[in-house]
Amino acid sequence: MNTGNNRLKRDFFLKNTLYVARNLLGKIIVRQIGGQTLTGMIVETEAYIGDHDPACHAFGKFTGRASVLYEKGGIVYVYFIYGNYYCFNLVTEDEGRGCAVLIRAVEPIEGIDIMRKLRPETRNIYELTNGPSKFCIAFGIDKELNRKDSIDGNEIYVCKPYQKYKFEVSVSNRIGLKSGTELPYRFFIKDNPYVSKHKFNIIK
DNA sequence: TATTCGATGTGCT
DNA sequence: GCACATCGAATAC
Repeated sequence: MNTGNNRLKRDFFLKNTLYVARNLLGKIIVRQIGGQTLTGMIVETEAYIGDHDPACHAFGKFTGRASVLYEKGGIVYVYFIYGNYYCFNLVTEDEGRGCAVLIRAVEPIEGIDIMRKLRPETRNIYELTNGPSKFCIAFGIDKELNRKDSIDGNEIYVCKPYQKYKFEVSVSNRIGLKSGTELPYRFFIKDNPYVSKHKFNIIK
């Protein structure tokens, strides 16, 4: 798939975090690894908003791994969690804001055989990338990508799809966290089978 | 079908 | 120490 001309530009990621989270749905994420290309459509995201979001790693502190969150929109933030797993985020808004969007699930498009090799335990196609760490494993994402630029770099970036297709956006509160649980910051494509949790406190 | 639980590294307190 | 934006296996029903 030649998606180079359609790559999302910096200004997209400089917009409001909730806007970016919602509008990343249906976009194509491209991963170049070992001369191979993996692509998938983003079907599920979560917003993390530095200033007033207790669940955000940047909330109330300016140190350590969270420093990447204060980069400008479009920068990649990968963090390691629970001793085993990575999660992939794209920084949003202007430099110094501490906001990002977590990619929670994608629908595999290209390079599915490679994704299966990276996650051989996967039983069926729907479970290949339907979770933030499942997606990272299947796409070969680790801390090497932390702080990379998705606008200039080639390892990973996001494109507009050639063919737009219609879908409805569902909203819920976010999954797996202990604070900020009431905030409706999770967005996903309604009825898409690659979403991680289909019936999680749907608000809209 | 729903709930619990172990594995595991990093950065906080 | 302990919490953590998780996953998958094991257990309880």
